[in-house]
Amino acid sequence: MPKQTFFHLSKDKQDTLIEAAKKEFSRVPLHEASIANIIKSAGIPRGSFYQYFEDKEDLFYYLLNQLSVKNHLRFISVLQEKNGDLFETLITNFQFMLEVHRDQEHKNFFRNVYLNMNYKNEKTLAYHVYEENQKTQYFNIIKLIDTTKLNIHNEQELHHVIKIVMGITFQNLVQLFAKDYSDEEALKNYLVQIDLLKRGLLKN
Amino acid sequence: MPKQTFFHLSKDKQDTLIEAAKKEFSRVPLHEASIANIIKSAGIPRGSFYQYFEDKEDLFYYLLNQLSVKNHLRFISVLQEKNGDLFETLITNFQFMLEVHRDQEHKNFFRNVYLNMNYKNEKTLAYHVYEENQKTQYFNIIKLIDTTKLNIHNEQELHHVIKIVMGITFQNLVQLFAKDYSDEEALKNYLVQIDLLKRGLLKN
DNA sequence: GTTGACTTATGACATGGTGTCATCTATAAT
DNA sequence: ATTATAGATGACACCATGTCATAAGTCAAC
Repeated sequence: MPKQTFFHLSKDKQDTLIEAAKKEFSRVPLHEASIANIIKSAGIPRGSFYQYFEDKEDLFYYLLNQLSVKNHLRFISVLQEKNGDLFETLITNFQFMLEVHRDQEHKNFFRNVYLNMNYKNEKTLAYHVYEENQKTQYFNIIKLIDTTKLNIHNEQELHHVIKIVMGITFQNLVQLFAKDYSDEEALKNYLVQIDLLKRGLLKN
Repeated sequence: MPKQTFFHLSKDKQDTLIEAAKKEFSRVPLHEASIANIIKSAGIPRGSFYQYFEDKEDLFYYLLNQLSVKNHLRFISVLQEKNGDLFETLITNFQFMLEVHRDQEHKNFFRNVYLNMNYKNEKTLAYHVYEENQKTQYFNIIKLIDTTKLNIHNEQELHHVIKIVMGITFQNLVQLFAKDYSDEEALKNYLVQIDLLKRGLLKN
């Protein structure tokens, strides 16, 4: 998290900094991004940067977290609309993500995130969904899921189901960027995989 | 790939370098690793390093590829033993991986790989070979799978099935390191997820 | 309105990392 | 012996990070 000093800044200055960061992290992935570029773009001296943030990662994950909170809220709202149908929600959400990427800078930012999707990134993106440390958030979601349609026997298995579908969703987003799929191709692949998950991989 | 000059070195000197690299990449993940440490440990001057490799990444992916070739061969051999049963093969292979990690340096190396499992890492691990050979190797595996037990209608779907199970397998290996699971816990989780995949997530 | 305590701003700098290049050395070929 | 070709070497230019001494601002209390 940014240091307190950052939050004492005017909303304006905060936004300028966040914008500068987003610009740099859209240009190149985290490990190639340079603080020099961010401060030049934001027009602040180097020392100030370290008044506000621990380091580059601190700023990056603050930004990534902010963006995924939006996703999380949308996910919950779609889940409610769809009356707890997990699969419908996933698909609608996937389509939303494709739409959001119409903005080029946004798209480049997420390309850099997904093509360097390590554990910490995934955790930040999915934190509000299945990380157990945030019990309340987690229960907010599972309470909404209509489990009567799911082929599970206990809450433990529901947890695994969520891990599986989130994993496959991330994987498809990575493929979207890695293979440079069109929205249609990406959605088609996702639908096939979700369908396979629903009906099972084993012939019965 | 390393430059030709590297392959002109004596097997001994090659091994010394590879060992030094493995040591450094076991200590810290790729982006924190320093060439200075590798050359100090291998006892070669800085200039020589750049005679042999393009850069740090070049060496890292050469090493990672070497290690995953072993995995790949084992996977194929298990698949044959199990008469093409994909799920049995996955589970046996998962157990093998847990065993391999008994060696501490090996384990640390793979911890650093899996906790920073980006697209390029996964691609290197999953295909075990450089670009040119991918297709051949891939068909080698496909041919061995007994598809009569799988709930699929065409080769396209088989392709998706493989993506799904590989994705879930990687995800479980990441969790193993991230959550510091015991071998038993990790295996238990993996078995539950594979079982869910087999029988399908939707109640029928 | 002066003092003092605390917070914030600033940029020069120490440190450490990367990749290059001019130069030296070894080996092979004629 | 001479020349060409490949390999070895470490000093160096360049760039990035994080720190720190110092300056500047804020605010409450007297």
